[in-house]
Amino acid sequence: MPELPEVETTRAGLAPHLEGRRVSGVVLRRPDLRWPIPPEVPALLPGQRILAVRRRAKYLLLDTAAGSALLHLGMSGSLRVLPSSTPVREHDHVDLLLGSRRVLRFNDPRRFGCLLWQAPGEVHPLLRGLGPEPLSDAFDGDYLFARSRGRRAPVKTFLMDQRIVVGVGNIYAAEALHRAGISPLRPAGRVSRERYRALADAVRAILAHAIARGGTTLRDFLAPDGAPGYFEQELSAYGRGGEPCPRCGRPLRQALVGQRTTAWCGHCQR
DNA sequence: CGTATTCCCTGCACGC
DNA sequence: TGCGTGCAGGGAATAC
Repeated sequence: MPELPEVETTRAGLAPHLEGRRVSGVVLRRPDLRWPIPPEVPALLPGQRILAVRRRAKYLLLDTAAGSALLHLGMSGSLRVLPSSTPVREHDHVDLLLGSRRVLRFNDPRRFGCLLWQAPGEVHPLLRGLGPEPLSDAFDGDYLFARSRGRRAPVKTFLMDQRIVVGVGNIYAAEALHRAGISPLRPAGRVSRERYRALADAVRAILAHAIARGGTTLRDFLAPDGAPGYFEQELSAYGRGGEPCPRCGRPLRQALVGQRTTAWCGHCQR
C-alpha cells in the first residue's frame, strides 16, 4: 500500500521517464475513481509536455503549461511506465500515452485513488490546509508541541491528521510512537515538548529510512512487478499485537485508537 | 473550532 | 470446495 515513502519512490521512478516528454493522448477506461476524472484531463493534457513530476503529501503532480494532473494512489493504486504493447489488465483505469512506444498506466483495484486537475497558478482544494512535509524544516518537535496544546484527542490520531503533518499513516504513526516511547492513547495536549522532539525525530528517521529502502526498487520500475520488501521485516509495532516488544519482550497490546487498529507496548510506551 | 463516526472499494484471510 | 463475514487502508463527508 502506498505510504509517503512509496509515493516518493514512485515520483523518483517516474520523473526520468516523464519529464520533458509529451503526452500524446489519454485513454479513460474507468473514469469513476474516487471522484470522476474531470474533463480537463482528456481535454487539456494531450499535446502538453510534462515539465516536472512533483509530490505533495501523498499526491503526485504532473506539471504542464496547461495545468497539472493531480494523482493519488489511494491504498491500492500503482503507476507504471510500460511499452505500449503491454496487454491491459483488470483495474487498468487510465493510460497517458507517451508517444507511440510508451504509456503511463494507472492501475487501482479498490479505486480509492484519484486523477484530478489543477489549473496553472491555483492550488487544488485537496491540497489546501495540509500540514508541513515531515521531512522539511517546518516539521519538528516544537511545531508539534505548539499545535497540540489543548488537544484531547489521542496523540496517534493527532499525528495522523494531515492538517498537522502529512504522510504519516497508520503504519508509521505506530512505528514512530513505539520508537519515541509514547503511548498512542495519551492525549496530544499532554505530551511534553521534550517528547515531541523525540517523536518528530522518530517520524523523520523512519520515513527517511523507508524512502531509502524504497529506492532499491527503482531499478525494476519497468518490470512487471516489484513489491517493496522493507515492510514486514523491519516493523516494530504495527501489525504485531500479541508478539513480544522488540525492546522489552513483553507482549504488545492491540486495540482500536481512532477507529484504527493499533499495537503498542504498555511498558515502553507511556 | 475540535472530535467522533461513517463511508467509499476490492482482495484476501478466515471459519463453517 | 464454496460460501459468507470481517478487515484493511486514506481521508472526505457528516454529525455533533
